[in-house]
Amino acid sequence: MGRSPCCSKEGLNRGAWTAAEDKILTEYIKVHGEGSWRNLPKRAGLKRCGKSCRLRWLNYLRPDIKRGNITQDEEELIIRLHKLLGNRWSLIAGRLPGRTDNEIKNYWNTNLGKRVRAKSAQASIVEHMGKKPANDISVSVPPTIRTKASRCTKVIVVPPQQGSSMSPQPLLQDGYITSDKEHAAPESIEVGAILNPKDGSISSSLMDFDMKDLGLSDLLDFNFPNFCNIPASNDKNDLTDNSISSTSHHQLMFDDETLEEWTGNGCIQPDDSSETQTLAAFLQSEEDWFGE
DNA sequence: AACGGGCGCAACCGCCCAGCC
DNA sequence: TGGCTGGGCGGTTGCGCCCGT
Repeated sequence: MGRSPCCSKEGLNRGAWTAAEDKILTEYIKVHGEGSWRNLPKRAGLKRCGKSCRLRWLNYLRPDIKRGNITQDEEELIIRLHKLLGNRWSLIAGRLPGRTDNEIKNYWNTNLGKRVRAKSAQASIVEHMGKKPANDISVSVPPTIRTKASRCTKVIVVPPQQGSSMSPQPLLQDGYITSDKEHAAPESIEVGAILNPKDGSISSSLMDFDMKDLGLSDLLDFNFPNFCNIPASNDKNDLTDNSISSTSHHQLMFDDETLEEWTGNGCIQPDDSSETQTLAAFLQSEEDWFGE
């Protein structure tokens, strides 16, 4: 049996919102704030379902909504995050200030999805013929990470070893997905090297972070290749400047190798029972490590 | 100018989960 | 502990606009 409807639909307006309804809703929320959606229509004098009011506010009326064309940077970020997260539109939207999950979902369904599928089909044909196009986002798509379950309490960035030719590798570490449990220390993060946001220099001192204060969004913001002095081969614009800029698009994303490493080396287990819940939590954080 | 198909986007639907009692 | 409620989420629908014929 179905559950009871969120509200009686009798006598309620449906369909497109009028300017007058928008005004009433906006004014009401300005005064009383968000929440109590079920009672809001009655109190505000709207003939709308509470859920409808909530949706209208979140997707359209909120003052911080950014409307207009999705930029190239945003598009690239959406593609990469979708690669990582799948259809977790709210999480993806959380990384795009001013964008709503609905907008991103629509944009994906009408633009990116088609394009990626088309490229995918093209790539599979080319691959079938023994060639593989370079720098194609649709090629070697790693398994989607489902953002549930597993904890991720630590991130360790191993500092470059003196005299070592090895590139330093960022490691996600926690009780479930670490490959080096000996270093595990709950609720903390050890960073063996600290990046100076101003000059890009790296210090080797150890530092603990409280993971409550550090989100994966920060990790997403953290340019590992830059940090690790890994040359960015894919993006000609990338890493010509060591500074960490809040407006620079490359700081918003991992490079493909990092993504694949995370998804391919067991650090992050796609479709595992112990999924990356923390990843989801991380992505919701808007705190910025570098205090942008 | 009229018509029809395609597209984009706002809105709706139904399920799920967390919190509260 | 279980039921109820509020709120969030992803999928789907439907309407209006645009463009080609």
